[in-house]
Amino acid sequence: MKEEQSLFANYLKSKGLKMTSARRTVLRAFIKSEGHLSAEDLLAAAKKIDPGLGQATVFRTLKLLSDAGLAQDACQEEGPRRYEHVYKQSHHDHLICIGCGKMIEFCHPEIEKAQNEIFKKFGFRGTGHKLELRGLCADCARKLDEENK
Amino acid sequence: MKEEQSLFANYLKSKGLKMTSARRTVLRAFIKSEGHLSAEDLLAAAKKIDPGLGQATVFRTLKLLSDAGLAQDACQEEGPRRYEHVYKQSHHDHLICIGCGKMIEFCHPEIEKAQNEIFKKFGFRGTGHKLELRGLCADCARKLDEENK
DNA sequence: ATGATATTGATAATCATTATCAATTAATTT
DNA sequence: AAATTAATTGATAATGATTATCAATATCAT
Repeated sequence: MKEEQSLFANYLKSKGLKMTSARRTVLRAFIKSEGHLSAEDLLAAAKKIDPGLGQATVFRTLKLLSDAGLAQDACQEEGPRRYEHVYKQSHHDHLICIGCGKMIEFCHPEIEKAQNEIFKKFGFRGTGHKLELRGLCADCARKLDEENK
Repeated sequence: MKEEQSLFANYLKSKGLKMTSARRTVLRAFIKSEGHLSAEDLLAAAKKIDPGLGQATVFRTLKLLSDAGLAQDACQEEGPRRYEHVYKQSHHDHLICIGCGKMIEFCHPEIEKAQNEIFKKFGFRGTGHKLELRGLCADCARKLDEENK
C-alpha cells in the first residue's frame, strides 16, 4: 500500500534516518505479507525480492516498522516474536484454544467502546490494544471430558 | 497459599509426576512472589530458600505451574517471558504507556461480560484472557506535543 | 560531486530457553 | 522396610532468537 510506504518514509525522515534499498525491500515484503509473521518469515519473503539481503537488516527494519507504527507485536506465547500489520486489516482480537492452538479472529464493538472509556479515565491517549481470550474449543473440551470420565 | 499448594500437588499426581523438594522450593518462592516475574527472578527468589537449586529446574517447574493453571503468561513485548499468579490476586488488565513504560492495572466488568459472550458465540469454554491497552500517558503525550511543535 | 553520517551484510556475542545425561530421589510394589 | 521402577535433579552443552561490532558502502543535504 502506498499509504504504508509514505508513512514509513515520513517516519525515517523525522528521525534523520535514511530510506535505503534494503529498507524498501523489507517494507515491500512486509506490505505483501499477511497474518502473524516472524523475523524469519519476513527474511524469507524479502530474500525472494533481494537474495543478498542480510538477516540483521530484517530485524533492524522490523523494529523500525514497529516504531513507525506500521507493525505491531502479535504476542504469541511460544516461539519467536511475531508481528502483524497495524494498517491494512481491520482491527481484530484473538481467541485461542489452549488445547489445539487453533486461533480465531474476532471483533467486538462493545469492547472497543469500553477500552476508550478506560483510556479516558486514566488520561491516556490510546494508540492500540491487544485482547487475547483463551479457552478450550468445543472439540478439545469434549476430548478432555472423555479423558477425565 | 495452601490452595495453590494442593492444586499443584493434585496436578502432579494426575499426570503421574512427583512432588519433589525442588518443586516445593520453587512453588514456595512463586507463592511469595508478586507481579510479573521472569524465570530469572524466580530462580533468585528460590535460591534464597535453597541455594543449590538449579536453573533448569526453575524453567521446568515454571512450565509445570503454568500447565497446572497456577501461573500464566504476563506477556511483555521485550525481554524474557514473564509470569504472574492466576489465583491470589483479583483479575486485572493492563494499561501501558508506550512512552515511559508505566503500567497501570485496572478492571472493567463490562469487558469481562463481553468476553463471556465471545466464548459462548464460538463454543469455547473460557479459561482466561489478557487485555493490554497501549497509549501515551498524560505526561508523555504532553512531552511529545512539545517536541513536535 | 562532496562530505558527513547512517546503513549494510557478515560474523561474533549475548540472552533466554531447551536438550542431554549420569547420579539421585520419590512413589510403588513386594 | 527393602527393592523396583521411573521421574527428577543439577551441570553443562546445545539451540534459537536477537543484538552488537565493524569495515565497506550507500544515502542525503549541501
